[in-house]
Amino acid sequence: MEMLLDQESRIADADHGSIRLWLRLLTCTSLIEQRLRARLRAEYGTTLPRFDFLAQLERADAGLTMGELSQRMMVSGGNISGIASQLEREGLIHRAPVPENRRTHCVTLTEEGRRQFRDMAEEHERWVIEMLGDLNAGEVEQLMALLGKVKKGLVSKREG
Amino acid sequence: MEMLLDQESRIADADHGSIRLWLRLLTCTSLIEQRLRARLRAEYGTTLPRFDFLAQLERADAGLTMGELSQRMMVSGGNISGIASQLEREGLIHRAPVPENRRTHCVTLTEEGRRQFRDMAEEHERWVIEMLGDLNAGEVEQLMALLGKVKKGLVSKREG
DNA sequence: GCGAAACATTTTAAATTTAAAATGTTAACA
DNA sequence: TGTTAACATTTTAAATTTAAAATGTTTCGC
Repeated sequence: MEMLLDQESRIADADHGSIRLWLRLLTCTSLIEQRLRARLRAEYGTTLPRFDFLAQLERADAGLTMGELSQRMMVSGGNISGIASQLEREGLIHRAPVPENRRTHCVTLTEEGRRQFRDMAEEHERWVIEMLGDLNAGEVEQLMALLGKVKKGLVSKREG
Repeated sequence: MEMLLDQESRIADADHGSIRLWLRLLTCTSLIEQRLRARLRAEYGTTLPRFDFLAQLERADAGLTMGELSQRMMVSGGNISGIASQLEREGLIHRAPVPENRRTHCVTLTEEGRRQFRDMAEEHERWVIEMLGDLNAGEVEQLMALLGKVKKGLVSKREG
């Protein structure tokens, strides 16, 4: 039974509970992210941001603008531009100007994009379910509620 | 009261609770990470990985090898190499060969590194405490326990 | 001892990420 | 109307990240 070292190994005795919680949150997220990244790469030759991009689009029947994708994926706009160029070149998405507002572009999934995404999404869901499989439904609910409170607090502090 | 959009906006009605939990975890971590990153940049002109690097060292009186830093920070070895070169150039850390094993290098904080880190760490702790301030001590404990279970499950599935 | 395998680190190349500047568009308002 | 400010996106440049190859070291079996 050997010790596992991770972000939390930097905790000092004097550290506040909030620091411990933050590092544990970071450790859990990093572990899951690394594994999803590795599997998407190994099984589908793609990356997490590309998958996330398609996932956001799949839920938006009317498509999304670049700015909406940037906000929802919580990354910078330039980042979205780059991923969109790739996916468009590969025929997985379509980028069209919007008549009413020539500043914005509307991004939608192509049929091929939707098909490829659905294939991956099914497996992706299984991976996540397996990774979180040690929690029962009640524990998942509790975590959702507590993290909901964390999120609400963060958002409320965003601007004044 | 306007809607906030984030990673969770990609959730579908049919999605499993685990997916919802994963996306909420990711949203919380991203929010905190972004803010810490922005503040470290604005107030100290440094980055999160540089801060994390120093934080790991501060807890290790005898110093750490590059490999240990890589494991604890949960990033690739090449990454550690690059950050170490910067910090060494700036005189915040010291990298010394280990007599017994010429493959390894032992990294320690310099006095200046320790001083600079302690300055930042004090503020960093305040930021985190404020960001998680909506939780009371009991809720922090609950979250720690539930995330502890998540982490344990993930680690147990690592190999085998 | 010898050679092969494992190990620790660095280097490399490609991809990703971000902040900031640049471009073009729309809105506000005097 | 005309000027200015705000907006949406793209581009740029610098920094970060990763996987994989390269380098040098140690270990282990024979």
